Amino acid sequence: MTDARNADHKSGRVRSHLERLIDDGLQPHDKLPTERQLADELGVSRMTVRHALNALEADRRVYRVHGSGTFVAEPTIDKTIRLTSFTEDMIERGMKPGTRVIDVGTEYAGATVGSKLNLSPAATVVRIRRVRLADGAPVCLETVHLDAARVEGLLDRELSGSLYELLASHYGTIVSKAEQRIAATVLEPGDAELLDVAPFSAALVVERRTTDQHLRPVEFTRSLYRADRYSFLIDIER
Amino acid sequence: MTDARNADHKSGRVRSHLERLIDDGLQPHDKLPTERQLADELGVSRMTVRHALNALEADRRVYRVHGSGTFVAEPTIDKTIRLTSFTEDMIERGMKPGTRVIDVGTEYAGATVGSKLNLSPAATVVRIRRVRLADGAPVCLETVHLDAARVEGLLDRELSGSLYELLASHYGTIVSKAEQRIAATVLEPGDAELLDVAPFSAALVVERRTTDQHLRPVEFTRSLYRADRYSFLIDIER
DNA sequence: GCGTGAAAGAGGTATAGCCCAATTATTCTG
DNA sequence: CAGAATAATTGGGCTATACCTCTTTCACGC
Repeated sequence: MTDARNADHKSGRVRSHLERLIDDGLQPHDKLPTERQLADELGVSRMTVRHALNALEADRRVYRVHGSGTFVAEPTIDKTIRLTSFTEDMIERGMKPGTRVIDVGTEYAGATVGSKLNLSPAATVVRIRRVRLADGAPVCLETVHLDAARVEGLLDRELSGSLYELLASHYGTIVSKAEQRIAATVLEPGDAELLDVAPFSAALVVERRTTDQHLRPVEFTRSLYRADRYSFLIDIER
Repeated sequence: MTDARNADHKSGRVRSHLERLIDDGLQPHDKLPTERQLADELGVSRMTVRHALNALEADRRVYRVHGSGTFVAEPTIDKTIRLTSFTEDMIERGMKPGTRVIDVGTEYAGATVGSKLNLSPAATVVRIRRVRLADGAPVCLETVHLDAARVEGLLDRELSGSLYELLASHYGTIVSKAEQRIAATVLEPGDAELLDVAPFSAALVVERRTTDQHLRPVEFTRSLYRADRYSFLIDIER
């Protein structure tokens, strides 16, 4: 997977090479070859090596000491929440997931969605609105936005299952990172009706921006979760 | 501060220039000058401009669209969730933290709190209710429960600062892990008044159970965050 | 009018080379 | 031999150029 992600460019291959070096036997705080040496050995320019090292440094795989060298970093500990789809999530909670598709279509990205997906505002996005069910009862109203160019024919497919599985099996897109913003709101009457609760009930607003294995944006989704049936659990360390 | 940090290098000055551009009148999603244009205007090479833009992109001040341009990003308010006290949290967000103590006292743990703190329901717990302020305005109403036996004399101390610092300095308790449950609710009139919002406004409910360095429970806290002034941002990997 | 396709314009990647700054190794000197 | 001066090494920064891919524009032909 790592190799697949890195295969496209020289800097990616340099990165893979360095990752292999680190994984095969190097200990934390061991010194890596110098930038000039790596450039020479791998037949690339030093800037390209630096590009790869910058990426590894950002991921805390290595650290640098000016004038001295580049070293293997200690493995980081964190790893917080897992990235799961609603489907997996519900199964894990012991409930039977379900879906009711409300409406689907294409529209212009606009400024907000465009910026989340790194698309121009004039680009076309697919919009899917679905009510997600647990044991038959509404839990969540989600509005998914996807780059239309990357999911051709998606709207002709069966959309009542896991979108992440669909993206993986038919478009080779593996979701691998996400940022979520969690806030609270009260439900508009229309949304409340879809969720089968009284108007102005409390709800969690979750905005999720997902990126794929190449770190390109995949989806931007805004979900409204019924507060009486859903809450987030987060473990925090250190 | 920003300018001081950037003054040393050309790319820093380019960055400062761009930050000034963004702050002076540019709106989110406005297009920035092209990389080549900036390089020309500022008399630096394009690579230097790209260095500056990479830094701004990493800080989410701008975003890029391949083939189209670089644009002003929407201001992001929140950082990733870490185990921080409210005090640290607010300072990090660039706001001045404050506290208004509502009431304090001791009571029986009861079933709910007792189970969270691994205490018998008949054990005595300290309860502290505080309104937390950011730049003088209410953000959060928190109710803290602590094992009374572990924090003797706490209620005689100054409670308007960071509780975590107090626990560390006077009781040798270092908070090191937490589980949080995040849900939504609408505010009861009494709570709404303390938070200075209309009754039945939306709020985030955060229940946090904190354990110390020996993994013994330290506190159980229920906090109500004003939905209009607070949201959580979470990064998820893999 | 209305696609269509080429050209122009944007960011993305890469090269080779220069000098600077911090560290480390070496040499010189008292 | 110890300490100081110096040289070599290493990462940090920047330039100028080249070519790629993707988007947007716009003139051309139907």
